[in-house]
Amino acid sequence: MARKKEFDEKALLDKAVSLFWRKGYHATSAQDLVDELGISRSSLYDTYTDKRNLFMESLKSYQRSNTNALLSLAEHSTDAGQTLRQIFHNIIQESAEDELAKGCFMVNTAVELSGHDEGISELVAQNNKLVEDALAKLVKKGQVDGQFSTGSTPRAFARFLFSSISGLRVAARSGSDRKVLSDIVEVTLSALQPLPVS
Amino acid sequence: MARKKEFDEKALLDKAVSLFWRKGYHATSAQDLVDELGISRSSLYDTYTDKRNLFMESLKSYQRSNTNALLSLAEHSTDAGQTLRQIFHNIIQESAEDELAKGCFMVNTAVELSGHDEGISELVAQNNKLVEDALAKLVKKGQVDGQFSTGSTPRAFARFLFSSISGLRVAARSGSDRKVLSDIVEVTLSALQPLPVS
DNA sequence: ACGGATTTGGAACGATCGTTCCAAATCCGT
DNA sequence: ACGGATTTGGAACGATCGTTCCAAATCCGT
Repeated sequence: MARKKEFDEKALLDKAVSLFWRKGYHATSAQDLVDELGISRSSLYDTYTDKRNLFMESLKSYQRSNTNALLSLAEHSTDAGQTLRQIFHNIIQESAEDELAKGCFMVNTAVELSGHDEGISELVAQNNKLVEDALAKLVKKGQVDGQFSTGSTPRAFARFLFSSISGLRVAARSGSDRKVLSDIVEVTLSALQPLPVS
Repeated sequence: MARKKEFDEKALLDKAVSLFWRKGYHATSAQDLVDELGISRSSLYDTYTDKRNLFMESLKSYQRSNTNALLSLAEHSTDAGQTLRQIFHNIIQESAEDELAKGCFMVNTAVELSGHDEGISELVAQNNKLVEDALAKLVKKGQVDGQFSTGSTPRAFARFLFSSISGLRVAARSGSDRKVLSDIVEVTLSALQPLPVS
């Protein structure tokens, strides 16, 4: 019994994600959001409460599309080595295709806001734990199959892999080209190779 | 023939480094700087021109103390393996001691400002090249000595190591404890281990 | 001890920040 | 077709942004 919203909330959230992802939290102003989303201030605040809340919703949306894709890949893996290669390949692909060099929204946010905003830190920490746990499971599977080295624990390898992904994404954000990224990935993956049996 | 400055420019720059390092560029206001440095606005602007220039000077100062230490370690290395271990040990030590979890000023800046500020991007890129080249030299030395694997080129290993350092520093900034960091380092270093001869 | 040069503290600048407010526009159910 | 509910655009809020300005304070060379 009233006027309908003239915009699609999901499409708007995508635009907000893109903006925050590229510019970060502090460098994105309410005016930037109004310009990019194409709605008025009042609609923006009526729909998303305030800038910080919109940022959190954006981060959650990013997590839904990106992290969940990775988790699902790991979950349904039949070949741990191939899955791991796939994960890194996807990152390289995404980074190389992104001419804005946005890097990873989670990594960018961790660097910008970790320790400064508790709620956001928590969201990042929870995301990191999900990813690291999935990687640890994947490593364990690969070790059992004899595809991966048993020279470190699954947890240690997972921490290493997670950190590698962060490093890769920082490199992508600073504009490294595909060759640089793939060099990094090749050496990273070699660290999990089992020693040849004699 | 005039009044003397009542402050020590170097000590002030150190304070500016600490503030920008912790909070980043955008989240640090001129008021924050006035409060932290303990001088008046006019002295601040008279000495450092403006906020962006002070940021650049801070970043250069950080480079002088941190990057140069690493370069010098690599330059005077007699044992590549031991030097590499030392480099990573230093990072862990610095990160574990820093209860503010500031991470690395260069990495933080790369993530916050890469692609948004040309001058600063250049400074970061130049810094990265210095470090990567030094790492490549170190890797080559280690390969010649038979300490490191020859499974990848020195350049590829250097890119990997540089990216590892970034990842490590992102982890440190998000508050990872010493054990996590040392797990990452152990696996990272194992990637350069030569295959055992049969 | 005095004068010229410089630094100092703090008020003030216009611009922009994130957010609120409200009248006008619009829509849906009757 | 009309009324109540909601959304809309845009003006306006106080607060803070980075920066400039200037009179008062200070210092050094003479």
